[in-house]
Amino acid sequence: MPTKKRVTHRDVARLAGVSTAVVSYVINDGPRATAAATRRRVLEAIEALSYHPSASARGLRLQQTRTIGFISFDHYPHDAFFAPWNAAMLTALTEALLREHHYILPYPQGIGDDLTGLNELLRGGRVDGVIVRLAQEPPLTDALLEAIARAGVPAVCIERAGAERFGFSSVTYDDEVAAYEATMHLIKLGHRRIAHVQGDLRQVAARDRFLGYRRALTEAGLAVDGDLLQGGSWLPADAARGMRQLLELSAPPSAVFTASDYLALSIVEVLREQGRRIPDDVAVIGFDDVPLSRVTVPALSTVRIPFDDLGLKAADLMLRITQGHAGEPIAETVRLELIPRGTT
Amino acid sequence: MPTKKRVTHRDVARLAGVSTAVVSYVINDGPRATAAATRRRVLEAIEALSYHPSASARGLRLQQTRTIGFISFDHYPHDAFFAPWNAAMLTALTEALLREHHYILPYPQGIGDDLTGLNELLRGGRVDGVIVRLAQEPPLTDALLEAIARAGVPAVCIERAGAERFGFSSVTYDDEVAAYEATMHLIKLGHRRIAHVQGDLRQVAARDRFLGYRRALTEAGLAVDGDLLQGGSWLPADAARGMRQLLELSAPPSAVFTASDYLALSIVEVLREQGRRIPDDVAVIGFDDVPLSRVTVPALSTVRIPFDDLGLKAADLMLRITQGHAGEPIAETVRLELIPRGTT
DNA sequence: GTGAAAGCGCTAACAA
DNA sequence: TTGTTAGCGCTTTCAC
Repeated sequence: MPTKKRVTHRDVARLAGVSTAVVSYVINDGPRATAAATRRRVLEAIEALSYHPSASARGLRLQQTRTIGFISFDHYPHDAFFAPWNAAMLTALTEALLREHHYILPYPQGIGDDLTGLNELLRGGRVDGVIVRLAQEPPLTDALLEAIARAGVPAVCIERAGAERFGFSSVTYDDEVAAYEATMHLIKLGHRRIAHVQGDLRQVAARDRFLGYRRALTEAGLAVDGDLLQGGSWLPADAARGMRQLLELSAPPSAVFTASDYLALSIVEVLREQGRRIPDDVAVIGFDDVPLSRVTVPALSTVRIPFDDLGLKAADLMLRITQGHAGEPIAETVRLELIPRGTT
Repeated sequence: MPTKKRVTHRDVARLAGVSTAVVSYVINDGPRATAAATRRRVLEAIEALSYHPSASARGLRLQQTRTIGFISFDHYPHDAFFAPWNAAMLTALTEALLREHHYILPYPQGIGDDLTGLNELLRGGRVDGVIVRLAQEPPLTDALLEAIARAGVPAVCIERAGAERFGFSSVTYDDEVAAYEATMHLIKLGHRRIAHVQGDLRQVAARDRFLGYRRALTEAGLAVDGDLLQGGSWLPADAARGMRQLLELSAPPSAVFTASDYLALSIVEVLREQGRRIPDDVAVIGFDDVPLSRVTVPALSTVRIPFDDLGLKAADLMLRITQGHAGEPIAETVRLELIPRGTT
């Protein structure tokens, strides 16, 4: 509720001595041309009154708001802002969208949460589209994507597919391949007993990272030893517990591939605590490349997920939609890169 | 650009056999009463059509959007989402606002950045108010607050004051007192040579934390030794360098009070590297209580800033304004609490 | 207790 | 090249 009276295009028109239509033509550079002199007068009037068009009025007229929702759909809704991946995506998204005069509206939505709030957002015409970070795959994502599709709101999915069924574009990456490469890297370094500390297996990321690990071992002719499998949650404490168990094995691993950096970092902590040298006694590779991993000593070897790039690409896809150059849905992919640092 | 045709109150009215006015009365529970039977019919029609009122149309009519801007005004705009304090505030704000069916629109604005984008946001009627995290005090905040005030947009400032001049409410805390108490705590533990590793002195937080430190020493009759002052930036690497210098002193400190947790954590790293025992050889106290500080080993003693509380209180103040129970601007304060953990 | 209609600020089709 | 005006979907005053 601004205290001052709003400046409208009528005020501008009056001051510039033109009709309101011309004000619109000048502001939007069309759809009709205006004489240079008129144009200048209007611009001056706009400047003098510091006029800015009303987003609501425009939204009502054009049926678009230049606002994009960001839905972080995860088992861990508290991470919506805290997790570095969400922060990185929000940073990249916000910048890319702002450059095109679009705004971002974050909406945390936990997996399993009630969808009424989301429906209000989607059907209230508040957003021109939504960018959804999917931590999961179908069927857990079905209700969400269905709600979006039924509301007729365009969406771009990040991380997981599950977009095709609804005709949404997506930006994804391949966990399995990256996990395979990371494990292969350890094998090439000569490791034969390689443990894997898993993430929350409810999430496809955790499962795929395990599958990549397993495929690498199998291809290298190494046995997939159940004793070398630990974890099963994203909680560092669980990983630490798992690592302690691994160290008590009669034949402990010489390397550990983990499903996330935070798990890896807690494992490094355990190793240090127990006086093992890294990477001489035990090598460690994480997954994500969170900011912290660069600054620990030794710095963590990891698989880099380019979250900023994911955000950027998602923003581009979304802008293409809101600006009408939509075409067929596009499924983009980004490559994950192994970053060997101090722990391998 | 939703692909489906929008359902409007006309559709609802038609289906329920009433006028559009009644639909509005039912939705808004006023301003006029409706017969129970009519009301029920309308509700059923709304349900059947899954009708949701258009935010733009409402916004245009009511001149309010139920959207609140969050401006993070800092020398470090990249932190807008990454810094745990911003994440914590955004989390708390979003939850509190969503509960009242308000949305949050984050807008990163670096100190010194051009204000045109912000002006567009403020004057476009896109937000009913803004919540501003001020990392600084006047005169650096003047241009920003002035722009907000001139746009006639209500604001609530978090962390720093500088709000009074413009009639804004604020939620702040006292760095100086907290720093005083933290330093006093070290003194009471028997420390006599207490170093201070400073933050970026362009920011009032860094300066106040230093002042509190100094006051404690002075009151305890201890000299404020220039040799024991290090740092001057928020970069952990600078703190590490400072700590190494402190350790080379002929009479090194037995305790260090730092201006932030990240600085403290890097100092802990240096101490560990050099084989000093914590807290026996050197005690460390940080400031902020970032999530990481709870999980390191040993856990960091620190001053807790209740960012979630700051966010919550700011949201409440803002809602009071948008809902019309404004009254005089309110200057709330939250207490900072010393959290002794493993490093003291 | 309800209906008709004005008007919020804008864009764009229709006129000139 | 520009002016006039309908209408986007909603709330609320005026009339009944």
